[in-house]
Amino acid sequence: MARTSGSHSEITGPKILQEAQALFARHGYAAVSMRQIAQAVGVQAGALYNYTPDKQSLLFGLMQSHMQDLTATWATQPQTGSAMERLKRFAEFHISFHHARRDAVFIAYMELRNLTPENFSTIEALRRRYEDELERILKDGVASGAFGVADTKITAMALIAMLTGVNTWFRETGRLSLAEVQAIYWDMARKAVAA
Amino acid sequence: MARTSGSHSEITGPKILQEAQALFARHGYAAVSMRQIAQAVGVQAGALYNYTPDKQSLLFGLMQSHMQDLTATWATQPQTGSAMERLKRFAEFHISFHHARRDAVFIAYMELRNLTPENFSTIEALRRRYEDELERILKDGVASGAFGVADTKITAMALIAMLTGVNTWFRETGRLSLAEVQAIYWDMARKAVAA
DNA sequence: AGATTAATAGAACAAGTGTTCACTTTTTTG
DNA sequence: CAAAAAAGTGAACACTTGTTCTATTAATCT
Repeated sequence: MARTSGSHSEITGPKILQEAQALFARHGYAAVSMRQIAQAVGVQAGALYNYTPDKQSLLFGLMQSHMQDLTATWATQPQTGSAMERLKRFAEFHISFHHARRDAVFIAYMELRNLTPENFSTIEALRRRYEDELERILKDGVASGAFGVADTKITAMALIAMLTGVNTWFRETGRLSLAEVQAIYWDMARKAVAA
Repeated sequence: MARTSGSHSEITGPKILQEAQALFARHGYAAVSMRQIAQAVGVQAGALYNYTPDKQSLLFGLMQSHMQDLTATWATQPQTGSAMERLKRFAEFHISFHHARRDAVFIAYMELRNLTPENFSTIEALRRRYEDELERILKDGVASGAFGVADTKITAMALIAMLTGVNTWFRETGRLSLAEVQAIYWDMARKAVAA
């Protein structure tokens, strides 16, 4: 038997990505089998290979689209104003963007070691590009005297680690709203780079 | 054939932990087989079961001793002085302790999802205890007026994420020494909690 | 030296792995 | 309505998985 009812081609493709992302985030790439993904989609394992050449491509595809989404979406944000204003925009954007994509973020951070070397390089380059956006803001702020930062590269890494950390504990059902969390983190970030 | 030369009981035990830690950190718990660990130790897979009841216990044991090591070592540090002095001590301790145990730290953060529920609770409790140490300092600093912090719990999480992030990029062969990095991070932390 | 115990080898087990493939069914195209 | 293409099934492939077990060897104890 094959194809029990109706055409699913435009449903199955996205659903595979969606279910794979959820499963990879929850159990880890290595711990998830193609059969588990297939079952979540509602299909047999062999059918997955109509949409992906192999398991590795599934992981890489998810990570690549996430990172591209990140840099592309940041690029749509206004890049005007003082360094202080731009830093505030970056901090708030980073928190809300990452909050809205918990699974993808988790995978992008945890599964780097499961990428082949070439795939790893590609993802790393995208990540670097995003970090450079923040460093650019810090450099401008140092030049204008708005920020007092000893090392812009390291400060960028520190701020990103701090902001990304929100994902590890924030829950929408908790005592604080995301807007409140954004305000608290912006306050810390602003003070940390103060002149 | 068995036991090709000499007695190894007091060598094999620790070596299993050491090799398992290195392999788990590099490839992830799920991606490492008992045979790989055995090979790294120089023994057959069956021999591992003289030292651990199963693979899960191996992971849990590593994570538990790391977390206990963390809280116990922090407890040996002087807890005297102002909140500002204690925060400085915490920041520097956190960076150097975590730097010296990269593999264990990596595992403790990445492999939580591979723990059984009971094991997860145990590790979480240890982690909470350590976070509470930092929050205690922040609370004292707020009470004395030394710190201006909106939410001590969240600030503790933010600082820990920032400090732990050093492990993701710092290399001893890089352009900065660990002491320089500690100074930069302390400067950011100090300013972030400033009144 | 002989007996006991600790440590290990090596084979075996059933279950699960990613991937391929011949075949069937549905949808789309001409 | 027939022919081609797309989508999916289900079995099969060769390996690997964690774990157990028996047999064997080395170290320790009496």
